[in-house]
Amino acid sequence: MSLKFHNSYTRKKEVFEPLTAGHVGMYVCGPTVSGESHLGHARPYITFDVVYRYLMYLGYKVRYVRNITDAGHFEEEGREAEDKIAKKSVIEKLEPMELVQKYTNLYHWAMLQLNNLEPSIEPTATGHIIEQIEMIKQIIAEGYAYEVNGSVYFDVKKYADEYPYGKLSGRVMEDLLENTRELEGQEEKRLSADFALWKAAPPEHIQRWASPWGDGFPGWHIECSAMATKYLGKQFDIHGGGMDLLFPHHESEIAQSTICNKHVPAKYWLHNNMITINGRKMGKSYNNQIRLTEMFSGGHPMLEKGYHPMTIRFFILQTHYRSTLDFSNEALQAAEKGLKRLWEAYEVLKKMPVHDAESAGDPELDKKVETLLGEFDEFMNDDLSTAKVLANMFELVPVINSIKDGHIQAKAMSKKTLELFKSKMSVYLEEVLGLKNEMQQDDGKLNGVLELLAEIRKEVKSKKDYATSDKIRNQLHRMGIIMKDEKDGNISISFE
RNA sequence: GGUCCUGUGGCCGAGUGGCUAGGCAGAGCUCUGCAAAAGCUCGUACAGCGGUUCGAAUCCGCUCGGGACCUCCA
Repeated sequence: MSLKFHNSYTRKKEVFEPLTAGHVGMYVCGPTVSGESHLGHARPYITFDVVYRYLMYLGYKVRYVRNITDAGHFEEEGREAEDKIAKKSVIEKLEPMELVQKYTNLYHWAMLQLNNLEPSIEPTATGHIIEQIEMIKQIIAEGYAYEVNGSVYFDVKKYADEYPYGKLSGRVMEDLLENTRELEGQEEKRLSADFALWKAAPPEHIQRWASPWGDGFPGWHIECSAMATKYLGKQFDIHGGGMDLLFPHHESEIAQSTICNKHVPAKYWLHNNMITINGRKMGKSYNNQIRLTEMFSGGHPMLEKGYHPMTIRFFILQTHYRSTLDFSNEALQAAEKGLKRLWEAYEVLKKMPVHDAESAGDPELDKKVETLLGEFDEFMNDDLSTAKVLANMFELVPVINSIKDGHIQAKAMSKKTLELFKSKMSVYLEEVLGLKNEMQQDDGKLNGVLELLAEIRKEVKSKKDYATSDKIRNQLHRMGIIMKDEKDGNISISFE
């Protein structure tokens, strides 16, 4: 049983074999910090966070590099309307690094909320201008780029004559040549398919760096090539990102790196699919994004309520990463309820005492549990089938609850299976899938008060003073605190 | 227009030719002072039409619908 990934480069499911035994280098395209992250952005970062976590679970030492794109030609989200009113003053006042800082901070905050681990290295494009210039110089020296008016373009046709340009994205060179779309700034290119390595900065452009070709800023693909090479080497294991980056971004990266490093940069190319809303991709071009801050707070007309970051994480993991995932309030609310049930069962399991029965009272149940747990690894190895792992977990939920309610004896499972059950659930839920308790931990004082209330409720209940016992429960419920009478006579407390 | 993906029960979603995915919602039952949970049982779904096969949601063809990329985009 070995780990397999669907490799976009070969369009096949392949056994994962790292270039260096025991080590994995992984590069994931990070955000452009010119605006706030939206729900769609959550998907790759959660997907590759799970890849990262799973590789570590398998014992690999992983270097995970995820960049921040803070260079290039961009303007702050929503500034356009303002610009029309006071274009000049806004441009004069806008300090690019201020904008970049603001959105980088927001992005980091969102990643933390979603419980994504920090990458090993998070390089910024502005911090690697020198490396990018060096790479461009090399491409020119090799004869695969040309300079026009202070801008440098990659010669796609020359490259395509010798290398399989378009292999990753399934593009045919002839088609690219036919698609002569009239776009601004194209006239400098020899061919419309050529892409910029360096752009000359017009006088009003604020972000600018000196280069052998004059003041300007790097092209849109070179940063990833430069930073991946610097931190992961000429060849590394995994390159990840959204499917929409397949072309032209990753195709261009391959071309640039192939010229400089004589290698296709990554062995395995992994791409997550899009999050859609009403069947349409959530993205800039459609103006249908829901920002993560809005998702969490509920502050968006499309949202019936706010959704906890863990609900969003769970929602995303319930689908295979290469399928589209359609957003809807119904789907999010279903995920919310499902996660709650799963997590409550997990809490029960954690507290379940381990007995010392070597053999199972119910061998059939024992076997069933063992099989379901064993499949976790199998499913993850099969191109990261998190949805199936979660499905198995849901099949295990009734087992846990039945033991709690006494329908099944704990000793129906052998000691060994029960221990495996506890450890596997804990490792998978918290370490591999990266889920965590939704409810905020309360300070000791509140817990003390609640325990006192529970005690009082128990007392008055035994005296059949239901008016008082119901009052306690109902009033607390209004505050979002839920008291439940358990089968064993205890009262459990949870928060909405 | 080109390239590619996709169409599963009320909703969301797994599905590797044969064996009930799972979640949410819904119905019934059990437990319970009542609640709320929880447990058990229930849906015989695979866009349509053909074909291959002993057997297809799964393979092939056509038709219809949806989408992605070709431009910044996760």
